[in-house]
Amino acid sequence: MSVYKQDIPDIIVARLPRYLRALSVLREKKLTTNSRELGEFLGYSAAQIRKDLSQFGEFGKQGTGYNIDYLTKQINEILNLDREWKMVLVGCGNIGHAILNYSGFSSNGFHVVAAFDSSQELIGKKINDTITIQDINNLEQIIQENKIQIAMLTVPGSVAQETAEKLVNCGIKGILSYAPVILSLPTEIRVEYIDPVISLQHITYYLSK
Amino acid sequence: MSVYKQDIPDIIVARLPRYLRALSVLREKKLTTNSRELGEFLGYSAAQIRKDLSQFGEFGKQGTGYNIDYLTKQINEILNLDREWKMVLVGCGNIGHAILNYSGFSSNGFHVVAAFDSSQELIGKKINDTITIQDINNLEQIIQENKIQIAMLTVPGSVAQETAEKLVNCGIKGILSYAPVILSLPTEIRVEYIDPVISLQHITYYLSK
DNA sequence: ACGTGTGAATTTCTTCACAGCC
DNA sequence: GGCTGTGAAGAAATTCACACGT
Repeated sequence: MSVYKQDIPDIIVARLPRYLRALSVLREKKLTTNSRELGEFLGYSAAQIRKDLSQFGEFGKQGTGYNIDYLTKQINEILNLDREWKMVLVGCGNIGHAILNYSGFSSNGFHVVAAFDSSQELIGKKINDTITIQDINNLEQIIQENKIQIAMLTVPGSVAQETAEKLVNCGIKGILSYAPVILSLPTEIRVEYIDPVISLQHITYYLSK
Repeated sequence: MSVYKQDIPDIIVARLPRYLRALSVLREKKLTTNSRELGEFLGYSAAQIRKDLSQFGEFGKQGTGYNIDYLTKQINEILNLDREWKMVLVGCGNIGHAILNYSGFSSNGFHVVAAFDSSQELIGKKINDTITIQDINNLEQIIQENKIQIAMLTVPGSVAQETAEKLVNCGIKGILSYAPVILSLPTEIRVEYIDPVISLQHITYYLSK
């Protein structure tokens, strides 16, 4: 029962990383879980957990549930997390700096191998003893030498679109953008946005004025 | 045709902040737009834009489309953005610091009025000339004096749950959490998560190994 | 002629409920 | 008895298509 990527709705794919988060917490206390427990943990129904997972294979055992290590391994494979991913970071202002100092990426297999900026004041600056900010003109060389597919975009909104286009021209396939701008790129490029203002504006709808 | 909050699906509410982003860009070049143009900009269908907006009122004119300023004002009111919002920030490590130095919140009407940490080394430190990191024990007093409803949670995952509970006990109604942890809180508390690892894991599904 | 607002049709997503296996 | 995987049912979201106002 082989499965093509196009077959699986994105809404299901989007839940898989959350399953991983839940599984890693549950693993601290036990070896096995089930759809009811996972669902309670995440706020989904047990049926939905089972339906989602059944899109990719049969990972559970009747009467027993799911072996946590086994299920984790399977989801990791589905999400292509059974390898390390190299990334570049473009834009070394406040947010860029914070990301370069953040350890949560590398512990999950994501490594920032180079950082870029266009400002002469920043170029050459060493961050965290490991990364030196480079001129943005070196982008293409670094991306292609390291066969990098993912970029984190932390430039100001005013230059986000043009920078994103440059990244795509250099061969980048996926972008995690922190810029408060909707990027217009070829559909085969995968873009995810992190925009705290949008999250806050979503929250305020439910608050009392 | 009055509308109760419960009536509107969250998936529609979640799109409204994006409409605002698009409108602010379009406003730079024109006074009027329509559902087709807005939809192209955001990657939604024209019909969806019209259906979404019709949930809240009749904001357009047949034959003309939408006046951008008027529509912006209406959506701002719907999302309770026609006022300033005060927030507290809890956890002054890397991410907390970056947020305190970031200006994108206040230009959208969100103001961090106090920052907290539990570490004696950070308490008393002044950030950005305006905010002094306070002891987390002052949380309740500050929140209640300023009638604050929103908190940004930037503590390590290991203490996120207990810190969130403390915030709720102090009267916080909405939390924007940067901690890589699923919070378990009363359903009336509105929580949004920013978790870049989850975003990256979503991206890698679509990349070639 | 243009473009909204909206019932109706369609598609997608979620839940139900149960046969089958541990 | 417990719990999965899954067709079928049900609910929700999206798109269609058009009457109607400008």
